[in-house]
Amino acid sequence: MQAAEAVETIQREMTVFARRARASAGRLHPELSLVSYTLLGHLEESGGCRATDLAALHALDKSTVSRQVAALERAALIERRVDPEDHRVQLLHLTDAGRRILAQVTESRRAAFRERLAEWPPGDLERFAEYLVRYNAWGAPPAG
Amino acid sequence: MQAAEAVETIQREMTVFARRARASAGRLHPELSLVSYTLLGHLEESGGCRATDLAALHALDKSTVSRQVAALERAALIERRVDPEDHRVQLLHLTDAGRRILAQVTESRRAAFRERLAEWPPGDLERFAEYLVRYNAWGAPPAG
DNA sequence: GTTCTTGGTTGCATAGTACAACTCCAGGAG
DNA sequence: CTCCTGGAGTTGTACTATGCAACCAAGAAC
Repeated sequence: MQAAEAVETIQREMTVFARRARASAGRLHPELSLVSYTLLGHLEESGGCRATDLAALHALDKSTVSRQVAALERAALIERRVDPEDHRVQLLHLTDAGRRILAQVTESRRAAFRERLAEWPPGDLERFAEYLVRYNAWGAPPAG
Repeated sequence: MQAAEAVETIQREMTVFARRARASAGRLHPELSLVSYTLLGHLEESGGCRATDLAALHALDKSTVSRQVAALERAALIERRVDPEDHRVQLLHLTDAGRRILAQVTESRRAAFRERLAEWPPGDLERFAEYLVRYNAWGAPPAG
């Protein structure tokens, strides 16, 4: 395979993947859309942050994040705490229920990936992971 | 990197990619959404097919395809020809304009991918392409 | 204090999607 | 032939996700 052809293939396969991901988003875990999942995931990692941070990180409009956050709060998966240092700011935190649901969905997704990748030789898995990281890192804010 | 860790990484990076693709879909090419693009692409490859085939192929409801097709026809990118053998059937074909737009968008996407992958060693490109094909082939209908 | 900036919410519009009910037509049963 | 069945598409309805613009509230700058 030539390098130019490889680029074509990568483009085509990434498109296929994006289309499938879009189509199946929300069907796997009706409780937690892909966006909600990543929002919760970031709250878990960061230990709480502002809605504006989430919007910037995910390239979403703040209104969209506001509504997602409202939905997650209604579902009691997160809670808002007004920042004592700046009363405009709401610091978002996972609730115990949120942590639990996030862990469930993560585990379910993990199982699906494990099954899908079960036949892969370890060396291929490692290289594939490395390539994806490199691919996604392109144009990303450093350490963002 | 251990294999288990590699699976985690693949999962996380695929999620990142899916989220970004979703966010940026339609912003790059306002004229042609990701779904429309793949529909046109399939018409190009297949040389014309039925709306039902497109729906099955992309796991979309036939009503969704019907509206997408209507929009593409309004934009004069495709045309419908009633099948002379079965008057229920509409065979969809690209118009010259459709072929032109599809080629433009493809070229634009190709340029973006080329730029993004410009620094990659050829061997890595080929392996990455191969891995993506293998990944997407999982659970796909044979030769579908 | 007045003005500017920032975090967040809400009103409005749009795209994409699914489900269900419908029409149209082809093909077989009688 | 007529009637039924089934497949291809369309349309009505609803819902979700999203963005933009306008707004409100609270600090910050002057």
